[in-house]
Amino acid sequence: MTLKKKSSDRLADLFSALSDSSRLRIISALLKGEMNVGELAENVELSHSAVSHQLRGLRHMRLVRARKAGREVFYALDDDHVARLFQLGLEHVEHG
Amino acid sequence: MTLKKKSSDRLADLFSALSDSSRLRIISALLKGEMNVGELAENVELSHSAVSHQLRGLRHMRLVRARKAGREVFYALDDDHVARLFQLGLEHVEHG
DNA sequence: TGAACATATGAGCAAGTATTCATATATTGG
DNA sequence: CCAATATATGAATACTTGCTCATATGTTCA
Repeated sequence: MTLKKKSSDRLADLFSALSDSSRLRIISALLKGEMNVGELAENVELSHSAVSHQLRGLRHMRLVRARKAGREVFYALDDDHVARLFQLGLEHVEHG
Repeated sequence: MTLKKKSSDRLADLFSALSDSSRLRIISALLKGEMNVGELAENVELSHSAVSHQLRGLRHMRLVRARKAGREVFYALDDDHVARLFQLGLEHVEHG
């Protein structure tokens, strides 16, 4: 068998996490460093609620991590792979 | 602005193409070289029709290319980036 | 303490997607 | 030319997903 079912499922989940314009813009914003939910919402021009929902998914996939500071929560990319996937994908679409 | 809307949309399309287990298994099969539709269907354990539908999308995204030989059509990965994204993603899920 | 603020969450809906089934198109050998 | 074979496609359907709206939880400071 070519690729184990379980691996292909997990891989699909990973790429699914990157398969939405809003989430990519969130990730893009986080490439520069951590940012709280409100700032992210402004940055990607989305409601706080929508951003929070998306962050939940990204957190669950361990693509971002959260750091709580008072009543704010700062998010950051959790993993080097994310940034590399993002970059590689961007190369493909930009001069592909 | 963090990432241009158009870029994030195109990037999302790219990752969407990789966001499905069946398509990933097709791509995985093609890593070894070209293969016709029937062989692919066997390999990924999917109906010929389903494979054909998926190939259509992958073709449209220029992730695979088709070569017609008689009544068969052989598919191959169209781009080095695809294989690299696949590999990088796999590293992430396998020992992440 | 309580009002204001930051974030999270659940329900519900509109839009998108992967598959199946039926059928169409194209190619080959007899 | 006809039957068999390989692939493609359209419609229908079940499932998923991203957003909004309303509300909940948690935190600070006056």
